[in-house]
Amino acid sequence: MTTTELTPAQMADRTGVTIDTLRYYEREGLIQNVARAESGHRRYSHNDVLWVEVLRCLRDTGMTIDQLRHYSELGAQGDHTEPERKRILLEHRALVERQIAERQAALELIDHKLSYYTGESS
Amino acid sequence: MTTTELTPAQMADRTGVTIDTLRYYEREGLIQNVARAESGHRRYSHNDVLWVEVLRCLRDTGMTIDQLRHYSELGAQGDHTEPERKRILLEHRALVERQIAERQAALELIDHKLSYYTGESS
DNA sequence: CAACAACCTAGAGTGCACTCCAGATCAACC
DNA sequence: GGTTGATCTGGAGTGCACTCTAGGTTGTTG
Repeated sequence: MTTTELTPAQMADRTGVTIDTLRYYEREGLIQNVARAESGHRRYSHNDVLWVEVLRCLRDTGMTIDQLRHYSELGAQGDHTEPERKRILLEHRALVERQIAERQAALELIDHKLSYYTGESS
Repeated sequence: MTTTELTPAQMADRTGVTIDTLRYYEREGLIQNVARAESGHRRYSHNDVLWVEVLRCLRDTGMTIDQLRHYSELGAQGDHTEPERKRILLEHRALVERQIAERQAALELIDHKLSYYTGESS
């Protein structure tokens, strides 16, 4: 097998996404056109690795499967969908900024509560 | 009704948490010793408001209901649980820091992808 | 005091994102 | 060539955090 083709197990290893989840993402349209060996077994490319990393980045910051499907389908539809994809990324960017602000406020509240405790923690 | 006692609807209004969720939290042991009117209807105190704000802060940053129940029960058990509560807050604080770092990395990836798009967004 | 809103409890239902299962096929090694 | 491990498909199951329902009680307002 060439270095640029990964089996499902290798792909799971590289991306940290389980085989079941990779199949689920494919079924849901988040990963498209995955290559197959003659046997019918999946063969993931380097681009697939990069794409799954993007998916996980967006997913881990709160983008839903529905939204990821939409974004993925736009990518498959060609260059004319770029403005819409840009819009989606900008909107998600704003969400992530809000999440950071929310978490910074949470840190302040936690620190405030911690300031009431003496230093005798284990 | 005095200013320091809130009906369920008023409590939902103040905290942004629905009445159903307030009841759910109480059932799960996240909110304890909620006062009742003679009718049996709940009456929330100012402390309850503050506590629910803490719950939501922790919940919104990824603490599970199980963990929140544990933390709440410790609070009800008295001062000797302070070290454990401090430990929980410190651990959660570390989680929130990781979430912020993860999201800052996400912003970089998003910005990197955005840099490939021209400025013609709607 | 009638009507309508707010509240009560116990328990069932929902939506999301996975995660697992059964039964079959394919690949690799002794 | 037989066993063992990886992969395949379609579909069922899981866990979490709510969210809603049914059937009844309480409170308020004209």
